[in-house]
Amino acid sequence: MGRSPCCEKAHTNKGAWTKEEDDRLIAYIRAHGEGCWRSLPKAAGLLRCGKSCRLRWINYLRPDLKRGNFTEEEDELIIKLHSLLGNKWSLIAGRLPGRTDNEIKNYWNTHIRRKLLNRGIDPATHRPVNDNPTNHHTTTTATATNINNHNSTLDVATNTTTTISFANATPISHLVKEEVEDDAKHNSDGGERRKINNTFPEIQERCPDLNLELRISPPHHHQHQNNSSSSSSSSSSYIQPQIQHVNYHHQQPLKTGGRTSSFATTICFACSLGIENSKECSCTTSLNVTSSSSTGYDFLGLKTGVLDYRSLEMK
DNA sequence: AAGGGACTCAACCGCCTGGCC
DNA sequence: AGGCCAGGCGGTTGAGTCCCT
Repeated sequence: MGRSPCCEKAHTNKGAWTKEEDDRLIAYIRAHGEGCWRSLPKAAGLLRCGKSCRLRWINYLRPDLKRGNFTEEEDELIIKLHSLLGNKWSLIAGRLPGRTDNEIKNYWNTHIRRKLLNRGIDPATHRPVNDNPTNHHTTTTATATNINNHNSTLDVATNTTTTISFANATPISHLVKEEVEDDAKHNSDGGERRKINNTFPEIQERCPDLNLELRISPPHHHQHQNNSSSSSSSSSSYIQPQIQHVNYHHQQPLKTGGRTSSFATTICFACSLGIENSKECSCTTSLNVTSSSSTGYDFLGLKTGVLDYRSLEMK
């Protein structure tokens, strides 16, 4: 049956945009706002496809775009997010204010891929390029004493910290398949934390300057927050110094599966990492209690009932 | 100076998703 | 329930630029 074309291709310009076209597009969007891209070209007097207008606006003309080179902090954040989310460029872009998915995608393909390869890490899997699963298993068992630096901890329901070790670079989907050890065996704090044995210390030896750990915690409430500074079990004291060097202060809409979520638009990046009410938080409205604390929370924009790592499986 | 390979990044393409009717 | 549509996404392309020989 076929889909109707998004525009009349015979009468549209293609290729690089001219200054005049840019000006027309900017003027139109300033006057009428974004939206209805299909009809925008005609209304704005542009011989362009609506998609092309949208792309030009989003990737180049938008006034809030950050120009210039990526910082080292942005590099590392992209690497971390990519190892979590895979090629979900729009989700990654949602965490980098002023950067577009296209820009990040290009930057990944041209810079970061090479950077990771130079570090001996496969950019697709975030594993060492000469990764050998059997070696991992052996090493893991043999170096259990160092486990706290590398393992992953999960417990959404009890509001504790989730640590995903990117140095280990085991795909998240694999983590859930790992055997979860008995709470009591590994915790002195009442068995609130579960640990997954997933340690590959040799990676750190090879890249001693590389710390790819990202810790994620469920939303904290004020009370909890206040106690966090003295509690080593809380994620807040750990995560805040890590993210302070990146400017997350302006509110960034979270997106889910290609659509801006009406739920998520009220949540800033800090909240998406579970540290709402921290000084990083820029939310103007409070979190939906049901969504955030009762049935789960929007982890990095991936709204889940629980922290379902299977939904984060890489391509 | 010129040729050509490597690199960058804006733009395009096809497909997917969710809303609407 | 199913089809259509608009918006959005990730992959790919290709023109322009840079760099090396």
